[in-house]
Amino acid sequence: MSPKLLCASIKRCLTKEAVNADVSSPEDKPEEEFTMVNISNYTKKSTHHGEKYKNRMKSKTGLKLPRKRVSRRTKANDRERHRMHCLNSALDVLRSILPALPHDAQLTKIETLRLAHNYIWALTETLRMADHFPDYLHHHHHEAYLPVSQVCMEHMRSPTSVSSPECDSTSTSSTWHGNSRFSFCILSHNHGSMKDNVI
DNA sequence: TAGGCCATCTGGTCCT
DNA sequence: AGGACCAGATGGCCTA
Repeated sequence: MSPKLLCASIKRCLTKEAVNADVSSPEDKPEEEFTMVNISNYTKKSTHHGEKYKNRMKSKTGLKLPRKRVSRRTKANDRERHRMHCLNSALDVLRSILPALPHDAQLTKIETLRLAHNYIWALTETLRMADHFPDYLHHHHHEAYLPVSQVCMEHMRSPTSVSSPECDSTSTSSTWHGNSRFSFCILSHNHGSMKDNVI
């Protein structure tokens, strides 16, 4: 998945058409009509969270609510649900273009954002190093200790084949910190300031 | 069983 | 007025 596609996906999510695409529009009834809420369309998405919200409004208030208000709230809930699904889709796209963590479950949302931040920073460093030392990569290609730029180059070449968290830190300049779920690639070789940029 | 993560609902606020 | 966005609350699932 290319960054272009990521942008397109986000843009799509930002359009009104997308937001309203699958929003149901229950008929508005006159204000004076009241109803006990049966929020059945809360469950229209097939998630494991479905059933529990079925009668939430009813049980919370125990009162009859104006049907028009219920309709507005229901539509707002649909939009909000759709908005969050959009957000999650964008996160999935983001996950797909980040280096995969080996033998690990899907990144959580916060992990995804942090890794993306670090990854972008590392790639930026790569470009900066390439600009400043154009010959360096060529001459030092086979050294055991690789500069951050080269590690990033490796990542760029094969985004899905990253060193394991338990990887020998002497073989590359990548350091994996903490347990596997928090094994963000902290590229720190020769760059003390680098950690300042890691969330 | 506690804590982390998540999806969903909800009401408030801002914007068009 | 209605939609988008946000943050708080709630409750289910999963794992250590």
